[in-house]
Amino acid sequence: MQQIIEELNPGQREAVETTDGPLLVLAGAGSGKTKTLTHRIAYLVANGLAAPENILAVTFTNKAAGEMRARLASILGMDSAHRGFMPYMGTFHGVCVRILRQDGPALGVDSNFVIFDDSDRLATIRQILKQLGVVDKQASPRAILNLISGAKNELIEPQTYAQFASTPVQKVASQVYPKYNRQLSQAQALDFDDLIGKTVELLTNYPEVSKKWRSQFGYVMIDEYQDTNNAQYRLVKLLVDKHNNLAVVGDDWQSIYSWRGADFKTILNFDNDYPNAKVVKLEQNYRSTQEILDAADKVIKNNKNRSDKKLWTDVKSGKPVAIERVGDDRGEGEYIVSKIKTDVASGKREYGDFAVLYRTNAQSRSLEETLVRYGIPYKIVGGVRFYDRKEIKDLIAYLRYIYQPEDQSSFLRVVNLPTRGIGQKSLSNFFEWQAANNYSLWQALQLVQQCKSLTTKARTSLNGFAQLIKSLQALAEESKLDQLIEMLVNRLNYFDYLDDGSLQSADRIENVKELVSVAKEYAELGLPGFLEEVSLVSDLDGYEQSAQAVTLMTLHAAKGLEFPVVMMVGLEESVLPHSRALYEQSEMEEERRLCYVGMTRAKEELIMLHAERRMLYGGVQHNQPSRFLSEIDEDYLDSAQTSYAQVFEFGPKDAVSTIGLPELAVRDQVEHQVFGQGIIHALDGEIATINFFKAGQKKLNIAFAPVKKIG
DNA sequence: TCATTTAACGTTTTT
DNA sequence: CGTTAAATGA
Repeated sequence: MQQIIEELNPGQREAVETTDGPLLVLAGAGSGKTKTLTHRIAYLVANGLAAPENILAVTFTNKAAGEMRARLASILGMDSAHRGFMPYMGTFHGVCVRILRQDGPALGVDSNFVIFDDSDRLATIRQILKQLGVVDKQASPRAILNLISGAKNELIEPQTYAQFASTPVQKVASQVYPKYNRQLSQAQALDFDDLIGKTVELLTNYPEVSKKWRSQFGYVMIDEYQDTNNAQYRLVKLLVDKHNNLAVVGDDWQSIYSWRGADFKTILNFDNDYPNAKVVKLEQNYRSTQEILDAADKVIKNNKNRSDKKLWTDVKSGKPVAIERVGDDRGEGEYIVSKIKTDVASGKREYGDFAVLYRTNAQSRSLEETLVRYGIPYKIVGGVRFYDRKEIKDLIAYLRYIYQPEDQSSFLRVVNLPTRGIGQKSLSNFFEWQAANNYSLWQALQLVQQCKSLTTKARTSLNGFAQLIKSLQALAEESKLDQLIEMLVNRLNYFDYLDDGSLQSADRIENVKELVSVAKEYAELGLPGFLEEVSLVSDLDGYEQSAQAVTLMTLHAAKGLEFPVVMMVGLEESVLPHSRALYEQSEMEEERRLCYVGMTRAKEELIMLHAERRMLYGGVQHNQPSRFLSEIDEDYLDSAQTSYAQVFEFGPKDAVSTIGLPELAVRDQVEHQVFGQGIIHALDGEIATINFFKAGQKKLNIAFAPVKKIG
């Protein structure tokens, strides 16, 4: 037990020894955040202050939870596979699933609910938009989804949302929102946001249920608290009400998910929120050299909205941070290749020591090409997840439908796959008949023989499909998960369906085989457990650093990781910071935090690259070097570089004054002689992208176009 | 009903 | 430029 405390620095130790009451740990990058949290749990358990099962530790990824579990097991000398002796460690969503499976029925949530992912949600929204006859280009399903998701993150109900929907898109979203919820509940489905929202609802309205969970989780810890959104914040409040044994750990400087509803002010307000909270700052950094820390510090200090911290380190000083200018995006790749080749050849480094970080996934392509050309092994984190591949999603949809035959989204996905001759026409006839008779989807399907409005062929096909599902349901009851999937694949002749002779089809077949072997591993979870795992797992969860390959990923994905050498590419205005953030103070500050996160991933060497030109969207762009570079090095201003500071300066109204052009800014309302009124969506020099209320989106040259600002 | 062509679009995406 | 979703034709 003594060891648990001994290895800690004074701040970490204080955090660990503060066991009761609210505790805020403001933990800078690389300050041993996870270590502190794990040791705190170990301390609670080893001192007999809490039984493991009375501790709840919430992380943001399954991977983080897994790491914590492993570390805790090693401190306590236990087997990490033995989950029974472990505190509950998982994500917010994982905890909520557990609570809802048990107590959801009180709210009318079927305990066999399925979880809708983004593509299910989009499909649902598309369907509703079609029903509503919305053709407006403004109302893209993605935009609607973001609005609905935003509302759910704020725990705003459809009725309330409708009241303050003001823009045209919001109006559409307010029409979609209630219908969307109805569709989900018909399908016995919850989306990611519902998992949190329904749990909040449950704990708010059912005192006996919340009492039960509160006494279950007598000690609660939340990691990455800066990334909690409003719904999650409410959930935490409900879980710790009365005992207030809550420890939160986070760093507002690393808050990079505000676009998902996260609000780092929650962490800054913690001590107001929970009176008598103890606040501990962890400022000693164990990761990076002083040079890297200093550079990162210079960048982040330009943010106005932030807490005050000063990171320091004992690590001996190293190389200065390098800022490199290259010709174009290809040049970035070539610089990286030569750096890696040199260091690896000299025996100084191995491939796994390097990470290449970028702002957008699209940037990975040209880097990959260059790495392939020079034979540098690499792996990419992110992009298309295993479970997002079509062939896998299709099979998962089958499994889901077997599990929950009211899930219309899965039904639509698989009913004609492989082709059974059930097309749009037959389906809409079927649905009409279903609605007319007030049958649920699964009832209707079983009674489909009675449906007169279908052709004989369609009727037989649908009935065949129903029989197939029925027999697989029986199989699911009595057999192992992997046997079920194998049987499914057989019954569908799935390999034949996938094998179209193309090169990719071999990959697809491989993927399906991979799924079967994954299913073997999860066999003891059963079908429901497996489906849960699949919908709550992320690409990052499978990521392991290996010595044999360079890692490529987005800055977002890099959070929480560290590498001896970090190379950040695309340090240019409108790449990092991203063009969409140039005109908004708060978004700019988030870009800066993103830059900060990237920089603080580096242990020994940090190289920041920018290109004079780059190919983007099929055209060549000339971007100024990122403002973040000049924040690191004031002297880092050359030739054309003096101008951007003026052009992008934040004026009183974030106005962009470009000489000789009308004064316009993103989000300004404008009027056009022909197209009528609209809002500026984006500005790129003289080219403005304007969303007109009636005429839709247009790209206009504001130097010539008859547009003027209104309002 | 499916395969091919055309048009639109373009940030990040822990769950 | 490359991808993906809608639209069209066989």
